[in-house]
Amino acid sequence: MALVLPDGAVREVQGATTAAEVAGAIGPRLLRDALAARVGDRVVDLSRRVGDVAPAPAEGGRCPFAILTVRDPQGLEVYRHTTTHILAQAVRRLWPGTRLAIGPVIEDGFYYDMDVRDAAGNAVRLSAEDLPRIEAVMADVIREDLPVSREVMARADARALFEKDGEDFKVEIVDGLPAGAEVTLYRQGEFYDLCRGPHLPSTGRVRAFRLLSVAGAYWRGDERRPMLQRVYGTAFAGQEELERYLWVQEEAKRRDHRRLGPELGLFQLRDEAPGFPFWLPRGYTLWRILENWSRQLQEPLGYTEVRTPIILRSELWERSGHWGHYRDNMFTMEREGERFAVKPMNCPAHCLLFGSETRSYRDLPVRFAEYGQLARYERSGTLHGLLRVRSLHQDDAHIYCAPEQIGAEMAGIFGLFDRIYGTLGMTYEIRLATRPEDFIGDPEVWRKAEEDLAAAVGAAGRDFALAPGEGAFYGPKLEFHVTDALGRKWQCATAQLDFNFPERFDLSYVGSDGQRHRPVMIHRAIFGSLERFIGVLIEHFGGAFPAWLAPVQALVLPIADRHGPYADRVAAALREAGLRAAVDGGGEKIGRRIVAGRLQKVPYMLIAGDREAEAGTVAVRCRSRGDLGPRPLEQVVEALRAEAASRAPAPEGAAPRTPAQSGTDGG
RNA sequence: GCUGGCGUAGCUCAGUUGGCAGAGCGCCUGCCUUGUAAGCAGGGGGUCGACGGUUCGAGUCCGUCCGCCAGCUCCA
Repeated sequence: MALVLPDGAVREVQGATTAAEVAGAIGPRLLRDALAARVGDRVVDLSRRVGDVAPAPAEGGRCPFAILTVRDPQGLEVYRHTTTHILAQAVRRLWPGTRLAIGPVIEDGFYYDMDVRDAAGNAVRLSAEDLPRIEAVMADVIREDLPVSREVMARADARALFEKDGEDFKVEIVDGLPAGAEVTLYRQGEFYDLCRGPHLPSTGRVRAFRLLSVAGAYWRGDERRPMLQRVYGTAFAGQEELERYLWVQEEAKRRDHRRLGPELGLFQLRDEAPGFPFWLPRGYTLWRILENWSRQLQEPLGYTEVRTPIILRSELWERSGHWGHYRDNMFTMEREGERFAVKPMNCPAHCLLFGSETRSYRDLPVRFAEYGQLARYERSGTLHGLLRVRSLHQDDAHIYCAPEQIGAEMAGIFGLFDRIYGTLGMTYEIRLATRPEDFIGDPEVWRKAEEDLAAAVGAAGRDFALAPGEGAFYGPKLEFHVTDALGRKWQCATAQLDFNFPERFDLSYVGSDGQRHRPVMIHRAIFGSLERFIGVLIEHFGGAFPAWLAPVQALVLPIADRHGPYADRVAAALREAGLRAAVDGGGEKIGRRIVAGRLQKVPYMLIAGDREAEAGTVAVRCRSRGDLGPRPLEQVVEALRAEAASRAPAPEGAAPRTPAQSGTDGG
C-alpha cells in the first residue's frame, strides 16, 4: 500500500509493516521522537500494523500517514493520556485498594477520577500534600521505562477481569460500550487499564509533568452517585514548556478579577447580595465607557434602543416558553394571587414591542437594542465573581427581519464583533450550538436555522466547531469564545437564530405582495453581559487598562502643598478636554504617591512642582515607560486626548511578559 | 444544589492543650514641605460570619444556618 506523508512524499509499504517501522525507515531521529501515528484520520499506537488500521478503501490506494511527535497536538494528547495511566499506576502502588474510574485528557492537561483506598480497603482522602508523593512514584514509573502494550479482549473476558479486580466503574464502562466496539486493554508493567488508547510506546517517554490539584468529582457527573477523587495534572514536551504553563497559571492568579476589582475600586461582591455585584464609581465609569461605545457603534447601523420592564406577569413567560423551559433559572414571585418573574432575557418583551404595531417590509429589519438589567437564578455553588452572576446586563439586541435578510444581518453582526474584539486585542473562535434535548418548535425549522447560521459563518469567511445539543431552547446559537492575553477562552458574544418566538408571539409584517409574513428573529449580544465582560477585561489587561478604558487616565501629583493650586489647574485642563483626571495632593512624599499610583495602575502620572508651575509644563510619568520628563501642558492634554480617542492599546500591550520570552516573540 | 475546605480589623494573615483578641499594610493625627518604586512618630479601629449548645470560662469544642473557595453541574 502507498502511504502519503505530510510533505507529500509517497512511501510504498507492506500492510504488515508497523507504524514504528515506517518511522524508522524515514529516519532514526523521527523514530526516536515518534509517539504515535496518524493513519488516515485515526491516531494509533506505533506498534500497530498500518494495514490493520488504514481506512478500508486504502487497498492498493493512497493513505495519508503521519508520525506524531510531542509537537503535534494529537501527539501531545497521546503523551498526556499515557501520563494519566502513570498517575493511576502510581496511586495504585501507594494505595493498592484504589479503584479507577476515568482518566481523560482535557485542555492543557488531564485528570484521573479514582476511589482511593489502601490495601485494607479503607478510603483515603488525598490532599495537596500527597501530590509530591504521587509525583515521586510517577517518576519511578517513568524511570523504569515500562513498555506499553495493547491487547484486544473479548467483551466478556474484559468484564470478568475487572469484576474479579473489584473495578466496578470499569465494569460499568464495559457494559456501556456499544455492541460492536472493540474492547482494548493497555498494560505497562504490573498496571493495566481498560482504555481505547492510543498510548506511548513506553512510560520513559514522558519528560515533564506536574500534578496540579485534587478535588471531588461525582462518578459520571451525577450527584446521586459516589464522589470520587479527581487528581488534575498536566504534561508537556519539556521542562521549559511546563514552567511556562505554570507561570501562566500563577499570572492568572495574580490577575484574578475578584482580587483586582475591589483593590482597584471597581466593584464589590458582598454577602448581602450573592451574585449581584455592587459597582463603585471607578468600575461604573468603565461600565459606562463600554456601554456608550456599544451604543456609538450600533446607532449608525440602525439599532434603536428600548427599555422594557424588569418584572412581567407569568402569562408572558408561559407564552414565550420560558415558564416551561427556563423556569429553574428565573426569580419568581407572587402578589395578589398572581405570578410574576424578573426577566432573565429581553426577547419576549421585545416581541411585544415588535407586535404592537403593523410592520411593513419597508420597516425591516427592526433592531431593538437594550441594556436593561436581567436576573437569572444560578445555583449558589456556580457563582464566580463577575464571571457567573445572578444580575446581568447584556448589550442585547433583537433583530426582526425577513428570511432573505438573515445573511446581511449576520454579516453586520460579525462586523460589530470584529470591531469590538479587534480593538481590545482579542481573537475569538466560533462554536455552533445546536438543538438541545429540551426545545420548542419544529425540528425541521431547527435544522434550517442551524444551516442558516453555518452559512452565515461561512459567508464571513470563518470556521466553526460544533457544540451538539448546546443551543438555547428556542433556537441554535453561535457562541463566540474570545481568547484573552493569557490564552484562556471565555464565552462572551452570542448570535442566535430564532424562528420560534415570532411564531409564538404571532409576529408578522406586510410584504410587498400585501400579504402577512412571519419575520425571523436574531438574538445577539456582543459583550455578552457587561458583568462578565468587565471581569474578562480586568484579567485580560491585568487591571492595567489602556488609556481609553482607564477609570482614571491621569493622576496629577503636586510636589509640595504650594503646588496644589497648579495641580488643580492641570486637572481642570484635562477634564476640560474630556479626560478623567484625579489629584493626589496627600502629605506623602512624591515617591510614596507614585507607588500608590502604580498600584492603582493609572496610565499616566503628571508631576507638578516649582519648575513645572513656572513653565506651564508637567513631568509625565508613563505606566509602562516611566519618567518621560517635562512636557508643555497643552501638548500632554492633546496627546492624551488623541490616545484615548483612538482607543489605542496600552503601550505595554496586554500580553504578559513571561520568563520564557526574550522580548523578540512577545505575543 | 451536591462533596470537601474556609470565615479573626478596610486588606493579608497570626492566635498553643478552652483562660485578658494580635501583627503588617491601609486609614486618621502630628512632624517634615517634600522631585520620580513605600520619611518619622503617635492614634483610632473587632458582636472573632449569624444563631443555639457544652463548659466556671468558647475565636478555639458540638449543632443549625449564611457566605466564600475548589470541584461536580450549569452557563452570558
